[in-house]
Amino acid sequence: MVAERIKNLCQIQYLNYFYTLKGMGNLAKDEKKLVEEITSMSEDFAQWYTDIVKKAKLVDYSGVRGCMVIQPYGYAIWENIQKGLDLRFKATGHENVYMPMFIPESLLQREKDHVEGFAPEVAWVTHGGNEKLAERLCVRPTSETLFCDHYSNIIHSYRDLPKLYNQWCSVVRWEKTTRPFLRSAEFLWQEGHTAHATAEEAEAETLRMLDVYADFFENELAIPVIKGRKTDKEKFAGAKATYTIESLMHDGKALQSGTSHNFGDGFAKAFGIQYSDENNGLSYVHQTSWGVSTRSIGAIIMVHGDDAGLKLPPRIAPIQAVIIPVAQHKEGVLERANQLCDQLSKAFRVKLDDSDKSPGWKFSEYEMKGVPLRIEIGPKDIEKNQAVLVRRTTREKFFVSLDNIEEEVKNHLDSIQQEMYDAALKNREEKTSVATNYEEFTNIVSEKGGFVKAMWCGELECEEKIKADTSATSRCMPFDQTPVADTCVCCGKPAKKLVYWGKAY
RNA sequence: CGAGGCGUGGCGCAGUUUGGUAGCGCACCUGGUUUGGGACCAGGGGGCCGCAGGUUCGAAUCCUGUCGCCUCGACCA
Repeated sequence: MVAERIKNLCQIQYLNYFYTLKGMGNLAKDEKKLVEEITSMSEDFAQWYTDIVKKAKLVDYSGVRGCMVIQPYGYAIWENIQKGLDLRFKATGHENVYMPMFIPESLLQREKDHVEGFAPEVAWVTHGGNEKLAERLCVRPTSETLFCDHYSNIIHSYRDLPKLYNQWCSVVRWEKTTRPFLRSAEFLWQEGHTAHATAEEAEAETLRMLDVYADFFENELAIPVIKGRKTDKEKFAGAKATYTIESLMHDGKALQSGTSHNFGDGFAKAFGIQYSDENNGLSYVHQTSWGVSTRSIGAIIMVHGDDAGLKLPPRIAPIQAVIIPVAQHKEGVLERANQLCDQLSKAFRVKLDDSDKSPGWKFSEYEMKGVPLRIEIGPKDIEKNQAVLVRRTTREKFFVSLDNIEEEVKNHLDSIQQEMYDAALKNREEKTSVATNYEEFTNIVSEKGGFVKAMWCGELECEEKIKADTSATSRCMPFDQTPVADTCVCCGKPAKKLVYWGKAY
């Protein structure tokens, strides 16, 4: 069928005397169109985000409040994120499991802080068919209670430890306001849940998984992150300590991109997860949990995107290179393009677009979809045994020989990945400030935005005052605690911690 | 969830104030001409006016509820 189509296209051949003239004459108009398609970032960041999500066909809105349809292109990104993370989980000894999506109310209420944290935003199932349930079931907002219940059944001896489980699933939280990927009523994620013999092991696991997340975000998603610990105010409901990776979006707002919690033995005591140790004594396990969600797709959009649309890091892009044949009706063009596609498909995720849209249309379309590398091939190229590579990041053109195109594509994809990370890091650094007094602090938050590094006395009152005055929150206490002053930026008392502050999604 | 704005073919909009049976541009389909940055000509198809009630002889238009989007706040991965 493909061969037949190519044959038909090749029968139609025309001479175009206005080739050059037409191309040049249309330039001004076309460039205007390019800008008009998507709302510009600087004009309206929120609208820009919505435009991209819709126009790149990542999601569609659904009939259910706060819930989104993840379309094939968006889901393909998620699948690549899953692959990258799952590989790392397996490499660190974790196994995948699946828990029920319903939690009996009595189970949810077993741990006090946990239920207080989540109860306001859970969805309840009250009926089965027409019959009212004896005990209502909540749709999981997170699965700690289910894992704990299960662990209490299967952990008896120190020989059963550690348990290193992970689950890929969706969870439901009845959020007040929702936005695709950033906050939806139902979202996809993975949640790791582990049980360990000692507090030290649990702490090591918590930090190890934070490192796994940081490595994944920086090396695969090309998003630089700040690793640190959450303040008590911001930590997970029921956790002893919450660690986080925080990233900075293009508009200067922070995004909590992944969290890793150390539960100590709090859940174990609430759920009775005990084991016999080497000395036949009875001990409680120490637990962790950690998660990354489809929110990471929102981070990719807002860290890398520009006014032309999405910009995907090569390592997770569903299409790494798109081949666009030029003058595809001409003898041999499609054959050569197909041949090139077959050749490159062995090493890369490649798409050949042989639809009858004009090349210019395709250029813009795949830029909008964030494809890192475009490969143009037309009659002139075939004559010279070359192809044109165009980088999504810079739009720079490279004429490369078809003889070593695989190597060229590989080199470009690698350097685009690096270039995107460097650009994101540069942006974050430009939007990171230091404040040593309160006036300076409030001015930076309201005018410049971004991360503000400032000292903190450790008191909840100051955290709350800062939030009330500026709407900025403590994002994390970074592992790098090099102080920037001696006194709390808010109250002036002696400082205990360096904190990254910022407005957050 | 509180305050404000918005919802009309796939997308962007006009029409709503003053009720009279829906229109424009782009997209789409067919044919032809084109093709190196969002092509052109001709013809054609497509609308429960977000959804559900109500008022009325008659509702895109007035009323009530609901769903969704945007902004600010509160809440949060």
